[in-house]
Amino acid sequence: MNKKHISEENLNFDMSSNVLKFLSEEQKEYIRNIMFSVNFSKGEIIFKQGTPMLHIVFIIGGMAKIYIEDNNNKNIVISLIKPGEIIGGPGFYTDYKHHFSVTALENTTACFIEVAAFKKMILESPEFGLEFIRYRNIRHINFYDKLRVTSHKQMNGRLAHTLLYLSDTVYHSNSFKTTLTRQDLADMSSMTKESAIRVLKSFKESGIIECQNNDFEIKNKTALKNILESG
Amino acid sequence: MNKKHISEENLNFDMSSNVLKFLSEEQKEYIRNIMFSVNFSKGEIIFKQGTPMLHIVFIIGGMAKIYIEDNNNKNIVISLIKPGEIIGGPGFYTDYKHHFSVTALENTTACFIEVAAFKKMILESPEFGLEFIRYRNIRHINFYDKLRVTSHKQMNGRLAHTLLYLSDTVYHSNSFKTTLTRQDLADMSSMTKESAIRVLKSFKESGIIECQNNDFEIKNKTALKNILESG
DNA sequence: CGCGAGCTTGACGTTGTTCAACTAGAGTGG
DNA sequence: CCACTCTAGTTGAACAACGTCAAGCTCGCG
Repeated sequence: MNKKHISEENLNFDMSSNVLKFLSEEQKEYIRNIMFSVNFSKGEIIFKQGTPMLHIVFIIGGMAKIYIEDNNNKNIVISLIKPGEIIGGPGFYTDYKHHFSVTALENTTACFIEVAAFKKMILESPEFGLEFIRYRNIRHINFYDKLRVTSHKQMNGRLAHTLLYLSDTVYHSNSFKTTLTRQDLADMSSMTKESAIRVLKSFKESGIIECQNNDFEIKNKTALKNILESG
Repeated sequence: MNKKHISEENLNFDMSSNVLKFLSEEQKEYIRNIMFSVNFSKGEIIFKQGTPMLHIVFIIGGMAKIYIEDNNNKNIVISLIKPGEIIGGPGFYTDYKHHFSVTALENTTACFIEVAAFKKMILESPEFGLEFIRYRNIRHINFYDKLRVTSHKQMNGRLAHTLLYLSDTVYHSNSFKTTLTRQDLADMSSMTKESAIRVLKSFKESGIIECQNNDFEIKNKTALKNILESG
């Protein structure tokens, strides 16, 4: 993990793609001066559930998974984070703890902004506060969707949900190569690795998807959406 | 449903028990003038998932359930709301829609504040914005807990979670009388009504709880917590 | 060549839902 | 005062969904 300050180009890119874009020029300059970046290798933990939340983090390269760790080794993958996206968990201005862990899925560069600076921005600029509320609320809405799927859909529907999320939200393509393991797919769908494999196989056999190893192709998205709705 | 303005005593009571207490005196006065209250009978819907979110609501009397409605008649009860508590859903400053429904569990009085007024308060006072962020984040943290329980615990653990929530957070007592039906308890625990009944029976038979009709008594809270943790 | 991590498959047992029947109590109307 | 009905609660049996366990596989890497 090597720590460094950010080149200005990178920073401008980042600030235009998340909630930071609502800062004034002066504020951006301030943030620019105090933030720092760290490179993580694939598999490294960016931060760990239960530890103090000292920074708001955002990713400027690579990809990471956000997941809740359960007592008995069962994880729930909540979402994947791509370049430009910010991670400001619900610990902000509450207990200042991380309520989930974040791990790099490939080599990933993360930027760190102290929470105190973030709070300062909100106090200086209530418009920014509103935008941050919007960001938090969108996360919350996504979460409602996840709860609905995990409590009332069965395995086919849950895995369909995961595949559609990967295709529509993460990779923006019907065919994609991923670094996610079968265990990760299972953790995204609230089932065991073995079950995920079996459901993938049944999707393959009915011609809905193609997949070998980590290459996926969705052949029939309509069918997948039907499975999500009905099952 | 009769609509009326709020007596000042009521209002002061309310404002001291939720996020509104962080408003200035002038702001409180402003809110006092524009808010109105409505009485709901047991079973009446206060607002419905999918409809436009025009107001922030809080309860000054009675009790209500917040629940997500699923396509196929399966509901997920997220939480119960008591007097003093505010309901500002994740639709605020995003899509301005209700992402859940709220129904009165007994005769209930609800106060309505226009969302525009709420937004005005945040723009006037960034400290209030921060407090609102805290309120939203606490809701979000509770939600993490719910997701963990529903995805990885089995029926005994899920119903134990519900009973502990009722005892510790809602009624603040080991014995309580509730207006919740068995179906409500099931919807809080992500299972069918029949399963909820069977689990309650098994808890009764092992002496962990007493219950007849709507009177509940938790005899062995430690056992209940162990069930939540282990299964 | 062998080792190890992730992947795959099958057999089996458990968990939880579904369906149908039955019970109890609370109105309601004759 | 007695049927009648309606709703919530309860129980049992059959069945489907899902996890567990154990074994074998594949493929990259030392």
